[in-house]
Amino acid sequence: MPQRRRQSADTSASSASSAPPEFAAANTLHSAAIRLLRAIRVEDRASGLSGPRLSALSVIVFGGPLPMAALAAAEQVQPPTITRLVRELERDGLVERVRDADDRRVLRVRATARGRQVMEEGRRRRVARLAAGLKALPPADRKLLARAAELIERLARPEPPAPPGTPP
Amino acid sequence: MPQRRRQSADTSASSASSAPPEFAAANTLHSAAIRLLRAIRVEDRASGLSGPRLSALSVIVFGGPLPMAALAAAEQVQPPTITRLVRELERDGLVERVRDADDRRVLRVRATARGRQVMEEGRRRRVARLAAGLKALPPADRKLLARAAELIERLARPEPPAPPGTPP
DNA sequence: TATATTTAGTTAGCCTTGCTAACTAAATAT
DNA sequence: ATATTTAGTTAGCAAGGCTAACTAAATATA
Repeated sequence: MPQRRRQSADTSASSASSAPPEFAAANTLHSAAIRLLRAIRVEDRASGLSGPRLSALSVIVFGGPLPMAALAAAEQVQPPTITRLVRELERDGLVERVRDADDRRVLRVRATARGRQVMEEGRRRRVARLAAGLKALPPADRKLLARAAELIERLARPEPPAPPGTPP
Repeated sequence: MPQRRRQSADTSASSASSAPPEFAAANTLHSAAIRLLRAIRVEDRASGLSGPRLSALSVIVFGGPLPMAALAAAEQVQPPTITRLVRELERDGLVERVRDADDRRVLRVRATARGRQVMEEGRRRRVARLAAGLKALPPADRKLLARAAELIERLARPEPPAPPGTPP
């Protein structure tokens, strides 16, 4: 990890005083999401794949055949990391690389039938664990969670909320 | 990663037919949480810490002084991994290890002032990005998300939903 | 009490995952 | 026709993951 240095003053505990109203929600939502994924991540052991491989595989399965660079961007890693990751997934028969006909520099990665199967089994296990928890809730709460999930999806989907100073 | 082999039959696409009602909610919630954290993770670069270090540090900050083994369990890694991670965090002045007085085998890890500061700045950046997205929502939706977050916290908090066959 | 077992953590040594720098090859601009 | 840009790879290093084997403290047992 490159050593980037920080300097800052604010050492105070998180003051609930002057924070805008959306911060409280953001805060709770943030830690809720972390805890949620942490809790269901234990199911991933059963897939026989490491975290990075499983994550890349699911992007490939859902995202259709996509170029190496797009995969690297999605996984927030540098190209060489993806080169190797995909090589290994290919060696294991989970994905294939196909040369793009229009632009012969790009390689599109797509999942094999087996890759799709492995990934969906994994997702099924995760979701099943989560569903087990939801089953205990009253239907009203489940409904609320479902609506919230839609909102979050739409929030996180198209692009990250533009960092301050981005021209429209 | 140890190579654990899977065998399974169900190759069919996810059939929406016979799935219990909680599965739909679980499904959406699952991918929403993934997308959410993926989107705000970009802020972590600014901390100068890698993902694993930042994650361990936040468990230490929030979880108070806690034994190496507890940290390993929380991070879902093996003890040797934590030994090294903590050694490096300590070298960087972010945490300290203190020998427990009662049981002199255990080492409790706690954050230094600087560790706490680095971690909280990081969290602030993440939450700020999320809050920026929330600000665009109508207050009713924000309210709904806040309530949902509470539910999720309670769901994921105490322990993972017991795996099938666990005696009460 | 003395010995055996269990528990907490570390060390050694191996792969995997991340990076940057430097390269090849195709597409595009000059 | 040449120069630049873009997509991906290779090489080589640091960090993060593991298992196996160890030390030391606590606890159980003979």
